[in-house]
Amino acid sequence: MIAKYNLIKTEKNTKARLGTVETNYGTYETPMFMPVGTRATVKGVSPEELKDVGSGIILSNTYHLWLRPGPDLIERCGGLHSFMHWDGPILTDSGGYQVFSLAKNKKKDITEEGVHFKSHIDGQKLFLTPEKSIEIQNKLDSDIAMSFDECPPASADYEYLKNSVERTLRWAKRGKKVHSNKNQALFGIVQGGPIEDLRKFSAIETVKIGFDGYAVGGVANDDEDKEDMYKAIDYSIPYLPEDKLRYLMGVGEPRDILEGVVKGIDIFDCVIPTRIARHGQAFTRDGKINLHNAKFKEDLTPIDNECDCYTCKNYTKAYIRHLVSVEESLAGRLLSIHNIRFLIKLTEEIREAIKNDNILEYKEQFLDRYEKNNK
RNA sequence: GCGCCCUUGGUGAAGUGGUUAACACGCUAGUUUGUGGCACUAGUAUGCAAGAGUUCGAUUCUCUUAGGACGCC
Repeated sequence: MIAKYNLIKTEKNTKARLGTVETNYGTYETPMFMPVGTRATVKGVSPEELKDVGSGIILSNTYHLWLRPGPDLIERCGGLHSFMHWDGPILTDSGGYQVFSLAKNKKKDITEEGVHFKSHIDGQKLFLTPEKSIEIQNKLDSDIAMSFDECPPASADYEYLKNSVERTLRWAKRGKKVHSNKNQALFGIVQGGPIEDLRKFSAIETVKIGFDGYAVGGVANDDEDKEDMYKAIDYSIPYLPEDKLRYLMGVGEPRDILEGVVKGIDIFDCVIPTRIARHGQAFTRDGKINLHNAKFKEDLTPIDNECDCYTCKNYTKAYIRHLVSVEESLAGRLLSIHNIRFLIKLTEEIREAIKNDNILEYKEQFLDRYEKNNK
């Protein structure tokens, strides 16, 4: 079967939605945060630990797995779930974003047929097309595959964005045509930058093609203004069907997740919890903290008193700061566990607030405290 | 005892008679949004062993003292 969305309710005062996703690997509630496991692993965190923090769907990456170890090997190993020992659902990104981010400031050649660019590993010439991306994702056997899209920079002008939106639509059609995995859903991606008519056009035309779910893409790129991101969501959502999952790609930070939920987004993914963990930082109810800071040298309290994760139940800031200082890999692992738990707990509370029709109060209360110390 | 060389920040060190003493590490702080696997950005010596002298001006030249390396008796 294909991953299926069920809308349970829409919050009374906003567009926030409570729902479930049924997959071959279990049924999960939305809104949901998906940890990122680019190379068939959420960096530093084992599948058992992911389960413990309440992870549902995780994200992995077509581009990276294409290069290493290769889709054929993963297929021979029984597909991505079996290969990485993760028995929950998996969404694979199409590689469209990597073309944008890896080849940033480098030579890349976007043609109608596909994208020519160079491997970040050995520099060999690569050619990725919509068909190739879908074929790889079919072999990986993820539960949700993403269409191969073009992800333009935030600074792109109207003409560029318009052409890009149209090309992404043609690529979406080509991808859908070759998609052949009967257990895999295929999602379309809405583009169009912060421009209302482009977002509207992109959303309507993508829905016309007909996908199992829809993503709002091209946000949270580089120096994109937060307001532009919120506009992009607002301009896209009204044209997406109620009965399909809505995915905001690459987001994010607690504030952006809350904003997204209120605007009608169901699922999110972001590298932030694991990346900042590897760089020594942690989410807390009172904002982000940097465990590098000398002030934690003798702090015997947990990262977050109110957190129920393994890290907070067993370790002090003093100890984690020490691990961060001496660059022990356990630091990244403990912080990743905590940071992922933090965002997942946030979505748990968001669901509760939607049930109680008080998401706006919850959001305000959360952000008041979270942002009190910064800005 | 004699000869010769050396002494620059928390560390390893570069360097010059004259604007802000290079660089690296460390330390301090910040950044990170569909992850190029541990990154990036910024700050960090009012002082060049101590004292005296030469000079318009010395960390850079001279002398004395202290500490250290090496060689010889």
